[in-house]
Amino acid sequence: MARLPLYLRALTGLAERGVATVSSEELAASAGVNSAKLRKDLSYLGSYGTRGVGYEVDFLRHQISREIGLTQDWSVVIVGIGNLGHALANYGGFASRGFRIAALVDADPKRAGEEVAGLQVRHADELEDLIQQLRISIGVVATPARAAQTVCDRLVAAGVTSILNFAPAIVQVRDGVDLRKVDLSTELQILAYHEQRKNGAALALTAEQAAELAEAVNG
Amino acid sequence: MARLPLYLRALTGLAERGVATVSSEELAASAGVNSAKLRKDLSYLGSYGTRGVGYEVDFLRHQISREIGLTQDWSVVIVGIGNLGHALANYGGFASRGFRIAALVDADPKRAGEEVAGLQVRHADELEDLIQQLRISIGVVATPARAAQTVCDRLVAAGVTSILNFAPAIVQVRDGVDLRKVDLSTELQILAYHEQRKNGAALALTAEQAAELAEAVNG
DNA sequence: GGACACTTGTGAACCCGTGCACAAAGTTGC
DNA sequence: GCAACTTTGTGCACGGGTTCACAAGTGTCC
Repeated sequence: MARLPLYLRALTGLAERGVATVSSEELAASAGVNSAKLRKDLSYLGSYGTRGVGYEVDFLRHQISREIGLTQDWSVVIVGIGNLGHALANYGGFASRGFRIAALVDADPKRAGEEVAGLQVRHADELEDLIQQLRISIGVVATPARAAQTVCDRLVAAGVTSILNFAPAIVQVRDGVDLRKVDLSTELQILAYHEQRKNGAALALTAEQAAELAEAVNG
Repeated sequence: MARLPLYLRALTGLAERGVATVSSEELAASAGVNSAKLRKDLSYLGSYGTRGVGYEVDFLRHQISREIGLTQDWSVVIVGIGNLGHALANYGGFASRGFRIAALVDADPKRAGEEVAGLQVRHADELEDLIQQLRISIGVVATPARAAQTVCDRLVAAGVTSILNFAPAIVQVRDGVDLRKVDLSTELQILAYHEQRKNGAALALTAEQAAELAEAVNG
């Protein structure tokens, strides 16, 4: 269930504030969902609540962690150490949630050897070896679009069974491999779509107008 | 509709390969969706196809662009110029799709004045002024979680009506403001969840094992 | 010009996630 | 121990999105 991480984050916040038990109503509010939905989600894991009282924060945290697989460490390889790969490698949120950035790989030989986030960047040729030696099961693709399919194929062939794809490309993987996609431009385009509907493009600019304003403000 | 950018990307790929017309079946395949779904989506825009033939690639591209609002430029402010903000500012995919990074803002006075992606980083105090002067309607939040709500409130108060939030926090905005969220850790956690189900945690490691392997390979 | 092959556009069934509402269960106070 | 209150867990209905299947329209070939 895709909302479990959300609940976990809300619970962690409550735990830090010293809250011992929480009702579905309260927890739902801090996670931004409907309370009935939350109860239905939690009941799917088992009956971990107490009627008349609510849920014990620490206990529920542990149950969700176990369900998600957070009680184990997962090794991750990041392929493509451009701007985005860089940011991902340095992103602190991964390590604290059981994800270990085990390897960084780039196709550019000039990048190989460079140190990023305390790890040496390896050349793409070593990809398969690294996956096997480090027992990596999750791959993050931050390459240009044209390389994405090839990279995914190689990851899958080497044994990776979960891929998070940031490249703006449609990639196909065989059954049994999980593929999730995050497309930054698409997210903005969806916003722009709604924006246009809202105020009849009152805030949209021509390229010339935008450039002019930028000139005036930034000099 | 959230799939229009997807179709647009597929169409652009076809256009580059010199394809003039395409059937719903083919286009659906390259976008990774069902052909009936695609036809229904496109029929929502109007009857732009020809029975017995298919859709004219260039014409359809233009129609979708117009629908999404890509024929206009949108000014964007990025708040929080850490690793992620840096990567977003340098990400080439925005400019080519009608999004103009108009301003970069950070709360750290030491960052102000620094040049990132050809733009001077401004201090957070200037946020409201920049939004008005540059007529910014879209905000990207790449701050730490604890600052996210405050930043969003200020963006909305200054007139921003669409927000893309990368901070791992639940933020509330008033009605009429569009808010989309991208949570990198959550994406990985969902993958880990499925991963755990698949192979009974065969590939999961304890933190010790992972550290040991890392030592052997990188050390 | 007519038969045939192809493709769109859409009505209708279906599926799944969501939210309401309530019974079951537990707690508190007396 | 009993009544009143609180909260969970879930049956059920609703609605939006997805898919099937097919009629209607278009081009092609002879």
